[in-house]
Amino acid sequence: MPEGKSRTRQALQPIKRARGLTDFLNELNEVQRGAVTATSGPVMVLAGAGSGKTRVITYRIAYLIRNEGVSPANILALTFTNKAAGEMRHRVDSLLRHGSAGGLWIGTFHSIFARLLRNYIDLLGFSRNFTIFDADDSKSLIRQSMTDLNISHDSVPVNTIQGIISRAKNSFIKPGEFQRSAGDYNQQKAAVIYEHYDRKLKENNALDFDDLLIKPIELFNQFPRVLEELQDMFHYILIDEYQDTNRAQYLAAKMLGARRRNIFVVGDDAQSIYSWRGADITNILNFQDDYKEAKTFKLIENYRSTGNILKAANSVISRNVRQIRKELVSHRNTGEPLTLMEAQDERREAEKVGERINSLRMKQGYEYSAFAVFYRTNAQSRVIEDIMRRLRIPYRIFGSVSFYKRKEIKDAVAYLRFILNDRDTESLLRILNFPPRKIGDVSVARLREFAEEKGISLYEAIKRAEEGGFQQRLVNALASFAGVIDKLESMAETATVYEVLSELFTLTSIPLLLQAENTAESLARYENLLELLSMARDFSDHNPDGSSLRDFLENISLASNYDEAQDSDNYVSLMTVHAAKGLEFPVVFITGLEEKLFPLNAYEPEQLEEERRLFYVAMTRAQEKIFLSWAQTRYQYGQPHYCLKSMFIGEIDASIVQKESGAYLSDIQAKERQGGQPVSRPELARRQDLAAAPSAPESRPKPQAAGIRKGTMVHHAVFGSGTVLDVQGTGAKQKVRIQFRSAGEKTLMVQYANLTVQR
DNA sequence: TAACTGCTCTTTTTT
DNA sequence: AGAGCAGTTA
Repeated sequence: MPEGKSRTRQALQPIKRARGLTDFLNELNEVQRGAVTATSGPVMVLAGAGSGKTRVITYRIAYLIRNEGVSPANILALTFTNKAAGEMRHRVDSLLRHGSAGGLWIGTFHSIFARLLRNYIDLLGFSRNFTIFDADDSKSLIRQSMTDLNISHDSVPVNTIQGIISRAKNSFIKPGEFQRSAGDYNQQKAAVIYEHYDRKLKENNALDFDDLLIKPIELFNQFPRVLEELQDMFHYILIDEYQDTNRAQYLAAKMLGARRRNIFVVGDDAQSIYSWRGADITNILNFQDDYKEAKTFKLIENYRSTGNILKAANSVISRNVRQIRKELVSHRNTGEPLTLMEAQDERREAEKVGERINSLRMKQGYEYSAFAVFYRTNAQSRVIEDIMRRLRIPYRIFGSVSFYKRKEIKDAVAYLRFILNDRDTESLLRILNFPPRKIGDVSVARLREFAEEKGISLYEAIKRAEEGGFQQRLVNALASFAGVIDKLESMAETATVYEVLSELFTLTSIPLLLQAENTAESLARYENLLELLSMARDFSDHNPDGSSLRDFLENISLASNYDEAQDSDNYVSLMTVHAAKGLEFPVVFITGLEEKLFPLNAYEPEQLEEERRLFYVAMTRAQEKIFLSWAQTRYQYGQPHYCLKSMFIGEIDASIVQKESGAYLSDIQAKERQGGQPVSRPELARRQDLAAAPSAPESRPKPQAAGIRKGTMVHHAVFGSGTVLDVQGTGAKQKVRIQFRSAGEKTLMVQYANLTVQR
């Protein structure tokens, strides 16, 4: 690229620069540097966990701007989270002189595409003030559609329908087409609902999350001029977490980059954990087929974790068939072995985690913030939370209910949305009788009929309620509501978001009502509204211009609960493994390592591979220590369940896993192989470890019949002690009939019962 | 209109 | 066990 231009640029740089040109590249290893400087043509970077992925993207952007003289406005960088986008922008900014990154297009797929759509969406028959429906909004519209169509909510679950519609949208199947191809009952129902739902969206002048991704493609197909315009704008496209792109994201990026083919993707197939949301791992696996001339860089130097942690992670992930082979290499010392903790139930498991946290703090001086506790499902957090509280360990749960999903916030936001887009019936229905104005369901239904008859919008019908011959009391209530809205609408044209929101609170008295209720809960809600108000003030201070309400709302719609900046407080982090992606902690606890929990119900080999990648993600978050834990019994859906140790434990190189006793799994295995000695109870427990620790990748944990035969005294975690009456069958299906001392006679599957032999 | 009750369902959820 | 929802009752 233009040498001269870059020289000119440099000449213009002030003499005192934070870093010189050479320093800048010297901060990278050789492969990273290659990836940063290969600026023309398609490039794929396979970035293993902790290998400096963000560094490569940000340096590349800085390099393009600083060394190749590319204008920031010609660079498009797409991420999946606001947090990643924010961090990227921040880092680019500090690599360049502050402020010179202005004009860069950095953002999530959704926010960037929303921004583009604001400019062109009228071509598709929406207006620019469209509302963005989040997953909840769209679910409620689907529910509404089902009611309209007289489809009972329990014959087909809303969640299922939402999933089917989302998948159809992301495969670019239109409602009509989908109706023709619909197979089973659910699909047929979904097809009808889909058609209705999509029409409703348009009536509401609203787009759902899927639309934000697929509408641009529709736009590009129907209006090639638009595409060309954008292709001329984005000379360089960079995509983070490429393994998580779905079909629409893949296609949109491909179209945008088609002219110049300067497409740069970074990702790690081993960390693809969102296939259930439509992410398509083949996008990254086939990048080379899509772009034959692509250069590939593999970043495998890991700066985060100890050698043992990587050894463990490598040995696990190597069992996946569908992957691009790579082994992470540690730049740290070997470190300590991993620790396997076994508990009798989930409470005890949580206690062990808590106790371990305390002892590591005392003995090794770790801060609370050094610890993270991961679990596979949110339901597991409750017990852990209880125990942390009891042990007085400060903690924070990530990914609990998002601020913006709280009822009071959604209500206030619904007003703002409606003020901006008075076709947004979803929001209207939310606020029409909130705060209570004696406008009940029956009245709403009549109003909708009235609107239908006249062929007008619901809000129009409200304003013209007098013509409908409704009760005077209702007409008055509606008029006062419309008065509030009109006032705010006209105010919104000139006033700031903050002013509009304050006025809204004054006119509707929502905060006052909550305050008056004076319960702990209502006061918390009151606080939340004040928080929203101060956010609005903050926003207004930074965006004094006219379109600020729209931008404010867009930020809210596209915000998530994982975006919250980590404050500096000292606490233990609790989160699902999914939420942990991209983070790192000195000490990591991976809990609930049991069959059917982690891996969670993996029926297909592909699903098992994804679970394994998830486990891989969990392990590679750790810098220094990993604790793996499982419980022999666990309450699930209110029922006690016997658990079997996760197969993943056995997939880790046994020579680097220690039990709490200090014994290495590999030693236990070796001793087992010699055999012969009388079996003690702890020894038997060890043998069970062995049974679940296959040496070959393909083998599954199976028969645990070791030492169990007729007459054996056994112990069961829940039923207590008993005598084996009978053993039926072999292998995975082996059952035993046991006479328990206090629990009576039971027949149990050996593989699930987790029996220990008593002497 | 709102409070109550019984029924169903339950993974993960970057936007 | 707990949430969310639909239908029922005060």
